[in-house]
Formats: sequence, C-alpha cells, structure tokens
Amino acid sequence: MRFKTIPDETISRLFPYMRALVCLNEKGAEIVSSNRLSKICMINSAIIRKDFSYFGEFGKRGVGYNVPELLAKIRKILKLEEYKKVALIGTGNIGRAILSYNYFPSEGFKIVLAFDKDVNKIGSEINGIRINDIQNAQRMILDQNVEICIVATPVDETSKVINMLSEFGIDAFLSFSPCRLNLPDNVKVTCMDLSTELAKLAYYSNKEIEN
Amino acid sequence: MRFKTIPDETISRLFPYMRALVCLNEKGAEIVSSNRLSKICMINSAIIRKDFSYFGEFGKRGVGYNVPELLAKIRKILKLEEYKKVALIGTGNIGRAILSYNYFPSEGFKIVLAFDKDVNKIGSEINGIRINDIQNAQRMILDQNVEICIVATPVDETSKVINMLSEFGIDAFLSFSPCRLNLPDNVKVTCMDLSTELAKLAYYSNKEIEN
DNA sequence: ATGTGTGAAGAGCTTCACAGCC
DNA sequence: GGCTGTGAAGCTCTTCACACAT
Repeated sequence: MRFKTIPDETISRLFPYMRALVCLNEKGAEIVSSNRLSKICMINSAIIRKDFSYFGEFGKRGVGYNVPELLAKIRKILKLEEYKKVALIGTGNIGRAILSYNYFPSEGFKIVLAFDKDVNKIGSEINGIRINDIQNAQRMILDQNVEICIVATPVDETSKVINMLSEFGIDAFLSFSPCRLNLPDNVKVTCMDLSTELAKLAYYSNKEIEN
Repeated sequence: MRFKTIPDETISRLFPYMRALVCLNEKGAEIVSSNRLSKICMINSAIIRKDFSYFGEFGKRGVGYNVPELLAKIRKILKLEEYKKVALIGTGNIGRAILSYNYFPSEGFKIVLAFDKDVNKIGSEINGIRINDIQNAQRMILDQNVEICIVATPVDETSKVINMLSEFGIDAFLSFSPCRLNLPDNVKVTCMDLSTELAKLAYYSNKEIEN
C-alpha cells in the first residue's frame, strides 16, 4: 500500500479530517473510530481507513485511532505543523473580504503580505495588514518566505500576475478568475470559479420555474 | 450514447465551453473544431467531443461545430437561456464582495435579493441591491422565483440557514462554510472551502522552506 | 466482540483509435 | 484530406468483504 500513488481525492479529504480531529481533540477525545469520524465528516468509513492507509498504519485493530497522534500525523502530511505564510495580490472586493476573513489563523494559514498596484490603496491597512506596492512583491515575498499566493485581481490581469509570481519561485496559487493558463507543470493553480459552480447548481436544480 | 448517465465532470466543463463559445461568437467565428476549443479551454479534444455526444450529435464530421448553434444548445442544457435569479444570505465581508462582483450579469446570473439579520444593515444598499430582513426571506424568495441561494453567513449559522431555505423549496446552494449537512437527497450544496484548497496547495507545493 | 487494513470487485471517467461522414 | 462520434481499453477512485489484531 505504502508505495501506491495517493489519489488527489485522498489529499482533499485530509483537511476535513484534520478539522474534525482538532474539534475532537479540544473536547478531550482520546480515541476515534473510522465510524465515528465517518459520521462527523460525512465520508464513508472505508474511504477514511483507506485514505489513512496510504500513509501508514495509523490505527489499532479493535480499538481505533489515537486522536492527538492522528492529528499530528495529518498535520505533518499536509505540512501544516507551522503556520503557512500566504500573500494576497489584489485588494478589490474579494481581496478585502479575504483579508478580513478571520478564520484563516485558526485553520493554519496566515496572510502576511498584501499587494495592489493602485497608488491610492498602497500604504493603507485592512484588518491590520498593510497594502504594499506590487512592484515590491518579489523582494517581500522572498524575504517573508511566502509559500502560497491568493490572486484576487481583475480577470484580465490574473494570468500576468501568476506568471510573474511563478518566476519568483511561487508554485501554489489560489485564483478567483476562470483561468486556463500555460504554466510549467510544477506550478499548481486552483481556481475558485463562482459562475461555474452556480451553473452546475442551475443544471442540477429541479426547481420548477413559472414564466 | 444518449441514454448513458452524464458524468458530473462533463457538467462541470459545460460552462467553460460556454464561456469560450460566447467569446468566439462575439468575434464572429461561425465554426469551431474540438481541436480549436481544446486549445482555448485547455481540455483534451476527445473529452470535448465525448462531452457533447452525451447530449446528441452537435457537429458535422469533417467540418466542426456551428458556434451559435452549439452555444444555444449548451445554454439550453444548463438552463441558462434566461438570467438565473440568485439570492444572497449574509452581507458580511464575503457577502458584500459577492454583491459587488460585477461579473455575474455577464455570466448569466443576477443577484436579485440580499438578506441579513442585522437590523443595522437592513434597509441599506450595496451595489444597488437592498439588504432585506431575513425574516422576510420566504415570501420574497418565492415572489421573485429565486432558484439558487448563496449562503455567506458565519460558519455556525450556515447549517440553520440552509435547512430553513430548503424548507422554502430552494434546492441549490453555494456556501462558503465547510459544511457537512444532513439534508434531503434532492438538495445540492456546493461548498467553497478556501482553507481546504489552501491545504491542498500546501501539500502539492514543492517550495523549500528555510526555518 | 470490535474495529483496522487491504486485496478484489465495481463504478466512473479519460484516452485511444478508427469507422463514418463531409 | 479533415473532423466528428463512439466502442473498447485503460486508469483512477470507491466500495465490499473479510482476514487479522486487540
């Protein structure tokens, strides 16, 4: 098992497991079974066991999983033992909402830098984070050891911004534009595309519309 | 082919196809091949042909697809021939960003109603949309024939809000909370979970971190 | 008795490759 | 020649079911 390729879906589920384990840990639970986790996360217990098995044998047969141990192991796999440093590019409506989103710290992410190209915004602060000139992005991002960039720029600038940042050595991007970019294979871009999600919902909706 | 079940992934790709076709149509292109679309959307041409084939034979062998016809057919499949009416619940940071997001109209969605429970916000307007009392949600949503609700409430209220709205007959939700809810099967909730996406990016990132 | 770990079977989606039509 | 439509093959992920450990 150990040397099989790990499904992307398995990786996607690790963070939800982690959230549940943080919660269980805070409540003082020492042991959790795949069945219990299944009910909390709404994920089939066979999937949970198989997901963990990709990384080793984390549980005890007949008993279950040790909550703090399992939590530590998942944190390590996801490289979330320390805060992940995140930079935000673009402080329009979405960017400002993200800067004000106070859940990130409790989830292990910290926005340490924000950038914009608008001289009227540069120098001001949102939620205690200074907005810097995008011109200084390279130096500041390297200085701060930022690992992930959230790109919340207007659609027609996103591609340019991601290309620029990838040249600075950033290889992980969360974008809010529908982006089909030509980028090196080692660069990973996740697009949060609200319209596509709404379109899927429209397709699956069974609501009868009177016209 | 016609009676096979349609993969979710196929549905996910229809909107990106539609975007590309709108663009081609505006440029006056009459014909497009799966190869050309492939380059625009960055999706393998065999997938594109198969995706369309689930809904019928849309192209001409040796020629390609008629752009306006194909566009109309995809619009119809996605039920996006008319504006889809959307309601927003919660006008915090994310909610306000969504109300200000001016791309929705051009993509076929219209936010027609916004709700909050905060008496200080009720009555004010954002981007021309009035914030209404959540107490009036049932009547107003039914009156307006809203089909999809975007739920941008604090995490601990999301479940309650979605349950309430599903009782009003809404069956399609876009949520910004990590939500594992017990809901009837016919209700579809899509969660935009930024932290989980960041966690995946952290896992796949190869950036060396000096500590 | 309880609950994990995992081969094997099954389901779902993608890619191939080519017949069929323009 | 060019391009679609699609069975068949291939790949990926999920579910089953049970051996194994406590």
